Amino acid sequence: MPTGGATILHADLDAFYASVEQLLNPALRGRPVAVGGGPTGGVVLAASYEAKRFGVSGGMPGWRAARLCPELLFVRGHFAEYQQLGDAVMAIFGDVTPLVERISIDEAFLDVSGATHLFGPAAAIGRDIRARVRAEVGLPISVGAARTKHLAKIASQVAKPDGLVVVEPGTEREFLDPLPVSLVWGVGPVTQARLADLGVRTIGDLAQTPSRAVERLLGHAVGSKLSAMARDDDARRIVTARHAGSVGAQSALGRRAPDPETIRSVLAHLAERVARRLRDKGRAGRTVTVRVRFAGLRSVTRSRTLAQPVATTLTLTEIAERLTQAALADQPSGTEITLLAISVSNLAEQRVLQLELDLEPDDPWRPGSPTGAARRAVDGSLDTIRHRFGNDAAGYLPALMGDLRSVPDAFRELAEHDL
DNA sequence: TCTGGGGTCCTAGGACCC
DNA sequence: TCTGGGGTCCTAGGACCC
Repeated sequence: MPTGGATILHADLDAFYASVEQLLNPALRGRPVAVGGGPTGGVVLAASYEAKRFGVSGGMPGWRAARLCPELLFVRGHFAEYQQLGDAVMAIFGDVTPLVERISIDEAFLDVSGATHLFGPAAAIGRDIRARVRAEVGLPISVGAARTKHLAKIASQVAKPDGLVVVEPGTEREFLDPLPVSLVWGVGPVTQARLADLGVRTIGDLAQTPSRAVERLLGHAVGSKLSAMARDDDARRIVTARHAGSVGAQSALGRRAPDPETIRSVLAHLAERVARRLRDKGRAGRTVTVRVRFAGLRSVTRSRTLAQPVATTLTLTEIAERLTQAALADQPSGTEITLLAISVSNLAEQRVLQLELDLEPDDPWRPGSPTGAARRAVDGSLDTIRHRFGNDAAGYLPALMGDLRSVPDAFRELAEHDL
């Protein structure tokens, strides 16, 4: 268990994408701004605080946001700038302590227990970080400080916007108890509703409910974790580097009939993205999962675990096609699809020339011709061209997918970036 | 007129092995 | 002779987070 003072910080940039837009364009400052989407479609990726006051939030369809806030200004994202400014903020954290756990482009945990003798207590460090980010990067950031990661994260949420909240050891209960359970990490709308059925609305309510009752309601893992968190009995350490456990890509399609040509071309595009990223990481995976979403947001997954890991574009495409056919086979004819996704998990380190040596000859999932060696050679050539001339320079399906790119590719690249 | 794209973790049932 | 129990892996689905 952590001991001593409040030595864990959670620092979280406020309305990050929207704040960057306001930084880049002074005309947007003080006004309701939505990044992404539009009055006629698409989704809002981020909303400024001025827009949030109207109920606009990230993930919301553009037409709904426009209805909630008629003066809302929709802007296109500046994705390269988001990455660059996020990195600049992380560099400031790195000046304080090497123990930084970046958990997304715009937030991180810091363990400052070794820094307090240099920079003073957590409250002073939090103030300094906020001042430096404001002065050197130009962005508002909120900071929470506490004994544990989870509590620090709740504190930063309470601090928003543009604030600092320090939970001194010994004051945890009075801080936590009145807060809504939805602030607990892992409590989303479904869990919140289930807890409300038990009469649990605040973290204090949750802490006083027997673990057994919570576990019966939510399952063992979620229940016991939640109970522990509510009692502030949480000892997760800072993790400075982490390997991704899966690599995936998806594409929303609107509503369309699942005809073979559409499926083939979308899957080929997705497989190429996934396989390329796996190869760039020097990894490959044995489990391939396909997700098909239907009108009405219902979705189905089909997966297959292979004897050997794959990272080859054509092989992944073929396996994904079979899985998609399997998923569609169970659906009534005439069912329309709205999204296709491919994910590869069960990842292992792979040296380039060792991939896919041999699948079982009688394995029905064994890819057809050309051989694995030929496929790897093609992928290797394309990778070389891409690395030299950029991602759009080469591929199996040049320029075919233009109409399906509803989301800017820059946003995809941001989302897939290794933090 | 139902909403993007990237992930993580958990559960439950079944197969299979010892 | 068809009964026990535990462990591991696989598959499908779901909740959640940024």
